[in-house]
Amino acid sequence: MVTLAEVARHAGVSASTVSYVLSGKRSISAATRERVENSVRQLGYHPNAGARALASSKSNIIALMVPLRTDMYVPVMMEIAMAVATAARTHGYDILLLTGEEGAQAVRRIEGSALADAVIVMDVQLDDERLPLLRTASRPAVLIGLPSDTSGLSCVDLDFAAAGAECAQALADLGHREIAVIGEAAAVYERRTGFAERTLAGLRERSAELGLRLLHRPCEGSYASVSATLARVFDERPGVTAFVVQNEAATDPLLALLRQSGRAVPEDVSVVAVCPEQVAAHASVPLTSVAVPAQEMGRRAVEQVIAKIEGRGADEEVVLIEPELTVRESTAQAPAGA
Amino acid sequence: MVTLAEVARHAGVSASTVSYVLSGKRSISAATRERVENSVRQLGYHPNAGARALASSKSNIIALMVPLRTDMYVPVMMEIAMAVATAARTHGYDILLLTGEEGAQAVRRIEGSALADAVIVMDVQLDDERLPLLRTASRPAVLIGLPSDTSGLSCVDLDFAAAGAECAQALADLGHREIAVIGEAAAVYERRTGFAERTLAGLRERSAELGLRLLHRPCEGSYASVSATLARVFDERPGVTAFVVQNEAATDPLLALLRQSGRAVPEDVSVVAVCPEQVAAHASVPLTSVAVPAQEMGRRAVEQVIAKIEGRGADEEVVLIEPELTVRESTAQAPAGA
DNA sequence: GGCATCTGTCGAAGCGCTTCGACAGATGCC
DNA sequence: GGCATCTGTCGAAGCGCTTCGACAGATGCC
Repeated sequence: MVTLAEVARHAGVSASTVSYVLSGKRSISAATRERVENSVRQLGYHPNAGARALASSKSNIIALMVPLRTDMYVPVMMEIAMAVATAARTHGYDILLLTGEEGAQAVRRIEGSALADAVIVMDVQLDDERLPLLRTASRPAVLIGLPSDTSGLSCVDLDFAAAGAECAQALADLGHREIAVIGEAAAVYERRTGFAERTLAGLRERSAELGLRLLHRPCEGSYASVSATLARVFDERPGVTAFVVQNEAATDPLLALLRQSGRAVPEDVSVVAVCPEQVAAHASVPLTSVAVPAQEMGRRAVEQVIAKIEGRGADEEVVLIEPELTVRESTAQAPAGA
Repeated sequence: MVTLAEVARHAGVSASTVSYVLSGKRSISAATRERVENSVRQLGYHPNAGARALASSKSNIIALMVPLRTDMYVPVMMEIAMAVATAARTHGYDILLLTGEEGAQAVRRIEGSALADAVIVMDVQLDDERLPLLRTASRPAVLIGLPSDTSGLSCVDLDFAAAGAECAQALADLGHREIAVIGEAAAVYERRTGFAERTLAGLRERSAELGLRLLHRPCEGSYASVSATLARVFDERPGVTAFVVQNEAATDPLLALLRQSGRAVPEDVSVVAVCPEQVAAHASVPLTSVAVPAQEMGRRAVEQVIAKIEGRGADEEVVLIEPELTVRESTAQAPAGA
């Protein structure tokens, strides 16, 4: 492996000069800089990460805690994780992948060993066990998700409450009066996952304001579960003319089952989903939806956490991304008979 | 941050003794060991990762290159990645997440900076541009996937050729003579992704042996794409009584469309898929399938790469996991009329 | 034109570990 | 009982960087 000392010798300068060329922390004459940069290129030099971290107390690594759950529909999570990794690289950072398995323990380990300069936490519960630790941690942390109490924390999330409200509003605007919500798996609520509860709260609030009848049922992504939920819904509320789908895994089964039961979408029943663009656009009936902007969430989280690492940015900052509802083919005016 | 020197002082021993207690590389008396371990616990000591890496030339980090593609169905990839991360932790390693975006560049960077002790590469193409670099790299590499030329490489993969053969065999055993393969997206073949081609090769070979008529069509995961593919298949081969699905995203649309077109599964048409257990088990008709053992693949790759890091294990080792076909409800005897 | 300030570069110290050689004291052997 | 070997511990060097203070030489100012 090529070392900084070898680069220095090759360029005929001192080691510190090479270091300053690389970091830009002191001004260096153009001639010297060029000579050094040439040597770096010629020798194929890469600074040793360990040595750099030790000397500067900065690892240029951001830890990312991803959930290790099977009941969470993974594509959004994966998309966010990839967006985080990509954004981090553009700022010269690498991503250390922590599975949720270690839990709070991992935060302590990362902090103690100085492995990472900061932590980004996904899949945050309203009352997450990791919050106290993150509040007092010596390293910056940013949550992707919104807990109940955000004091002393930085968060990035879609404004799911507003998303829920938008769904209710859009359906009300089309004349729908009875709406059913195909929720997330029961386990997701039991864990008190923020986005699920907030979407629901937004739906309920706006529905109340608009005088809509709302029925909410948790539902897993499997065909069988959607089928059972659907039967129950129509049994309890035969007048339902619209669905809001929270669980993105349920969209395909729902559309298939509606078709099977002789209900046309959107003529007989409207469907609105909260899900990634791709899922909405590629459904058997392209879905009117509020997008979960995975890319933007990942990018914003990285920007925020780097601002904190660099000492810019507030200690406490909540970024709520405005939801955007895109009308596709799954919604229409409520049927006249309803 | 607590340092090793502070632990040493607290325990009344030298720094090197603390180091040897931690690493176990020299024998230490029980009494001293206990005293040191106590101090470590009391002070909440975590070794500084950078210092350790610098002194020992070992980072205890494994880099994982995951694909950054949108045409690959992600759940398997995510499951493998998580399995890798979990397995790595049980061996005391962390995972550095590299997106495919950087490509071969990333391998060079990791190697030069000594950021990771080894690399695990996912989404390998038959003729992958990263292979030459991986062959000559000074650090161990393990591929999850199988390129055409495995010389000088270590690989872990499902034996997709055998998986394809098993699918053909199972359908032949049930009396099916005409089979259609719903393939991966065309782009997947264009990239010459190993698993897609090998599955197909296995299917073709065994079909030829058994005298089956085989029709293969690439297909994207969207409803529209499956619909078009299906129409074409029945147009070109009206006698088809069985499907093999390679693209796991296509399973749900396929089942829905068959149902819609009045074909009962498995009475009129049998369906076999190559996909993760979960997808097969939760489909609207539980699918007879060959599982993609994501967990095992991740675990084996980690074990292999760690063996190499520790100097055990061969330079070149190809682990092909035996496929297992599980019969569920989507297959039956070929209809008599066919 | 002389003194203060800038600019560019260097050398040395230090970051927190691991590891090597040394060695005191205990143990084993004939 | 004396010498060789083991066992357990220590101190020092070194891993490859960053960063601080120093300082020579160039530049600016009245």
